[in-house]
Amino acid sequence: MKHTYEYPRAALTVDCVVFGFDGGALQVLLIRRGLAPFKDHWALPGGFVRVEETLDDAARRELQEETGLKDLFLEQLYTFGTVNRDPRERVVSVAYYALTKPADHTTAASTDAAEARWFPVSDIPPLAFDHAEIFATALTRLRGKLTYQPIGFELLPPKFTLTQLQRLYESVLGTEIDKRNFRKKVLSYDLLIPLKEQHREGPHRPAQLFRFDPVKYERLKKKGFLFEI
Amino acid sequence: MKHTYEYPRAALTVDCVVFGFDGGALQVLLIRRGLAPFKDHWALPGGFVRVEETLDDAARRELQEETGLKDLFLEQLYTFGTVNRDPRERVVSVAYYALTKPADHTTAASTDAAEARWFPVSDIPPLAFDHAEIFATALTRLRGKLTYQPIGFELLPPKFTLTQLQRLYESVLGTEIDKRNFRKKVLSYDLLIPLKEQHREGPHRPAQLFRFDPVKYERLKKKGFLFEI
DNA sequence: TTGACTTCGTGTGATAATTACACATTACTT
DNA sequence: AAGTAATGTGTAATTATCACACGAAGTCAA
Repeated sequence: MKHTYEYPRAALTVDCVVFGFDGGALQVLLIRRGLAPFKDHWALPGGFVRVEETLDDAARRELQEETGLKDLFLEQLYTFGTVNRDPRERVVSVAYYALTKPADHTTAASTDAAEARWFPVSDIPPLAFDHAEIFATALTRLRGKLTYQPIGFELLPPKFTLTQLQRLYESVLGTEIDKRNFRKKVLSYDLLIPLKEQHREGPHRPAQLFRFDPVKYERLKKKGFLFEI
Repeated sequence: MKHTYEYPRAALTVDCVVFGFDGGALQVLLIRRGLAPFKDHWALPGGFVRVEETLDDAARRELQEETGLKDLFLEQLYTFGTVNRDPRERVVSVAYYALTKPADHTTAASTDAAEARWFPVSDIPPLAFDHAEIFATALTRLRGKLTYQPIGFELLPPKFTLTQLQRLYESVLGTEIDKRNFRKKVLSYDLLIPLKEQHREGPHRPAQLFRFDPVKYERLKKKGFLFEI
């Protein structure tokens, strides 16, 4: 069935920059393209927006189809619309970035068709289309957001230690942070709830586990509160 | 001439939230629609993206066509893609926000077809489509950006007094700021160049005129500097 | 010319936030 | 029991923020 319009129209796609954190380095999820153009190149997961679905829905659907991931933090990033970004025809892409918790990482590997793989953000392969630019934009956004919004918790398991949280900030921002000052600051907001459990690992003192209190944060956010690190 | 595709496609538009500052209150530029749907309603300037122009180009072109404004600060805001935001068919809109200097305001009035008018942001009429949501998003973005980037200068004439600058911040952010602390802070960055001229107006002491140094700011920005108020 | 009026331009002390920095604690291992 | 490795904690120095008042410079009118 054909669809005809008075004027030519751009095709509309979504592309997703999916970040993960393995405890050591920030990672990004890429898929290997099975079709031309850029066949066998690595690319961001994404695809065409259907005419009866919202942009957010399209991003979530494509993510699930291509990587198996669902129910993750997803936020619109920027819309890329240079004229020749796709060699076939005019394609405008609404880019998203997403954050995954470690439990989801294995799910992402066990996907259907296309090969999907995590790459450390400091060492990614050449990407198809203008995906390198989209990725760079996403990384800049993530770094910016992390300093004033508590989105880091979307990259950690629900129960985490303060050391894990600090490593995350250090990895993403590329800085070293003083342990005592970091703890003083994040605990001062009273948004981390200490659990009865501890994290045992290796021949040393176990660490206190915490969880983030999103309800309390939403209340504070309405009053203009910023989660600054 | 007709254009035919395998799958149905959304139409792609741009919409612009144009801000201005008249010395007293923050203003937004609206146009009155001449055609259905929402005939005679106020709306954001905007229109369809042509298949051979970038999104930024489309936004600038539509702004000039509908309001006569050109060469202004323009930045992508967000892409609005709910399914029924336009009653005719699926339309996805890439929204922009723009900042104008007072000298441009008259130009905006002397436009061609549609009526264009400035409204104080605190008192805007009902808007067509989901333009109220787009406007609200733009205002939130402007307020956020103003506190850490020197975009306020895009709303002032090239030569301005510190009092004008302070009034701008107070109007946009809706707060009162202490004069001495404000001056201390903005001058501490050493990005405002005092001119040999003074601003004379009314029966009182004239005020020192300044201009913003964008070159020096760009240098600092590269090193991670934030213009915080 | 003098006094009234209006906005411009400036400094200091009190309080709060940030930074730099070191060692005892607690578990596991051998 | 001794060794190892990461956890958890406090204080002093520095820096930034906040609150606050008055003389200076111009116009205008009596």
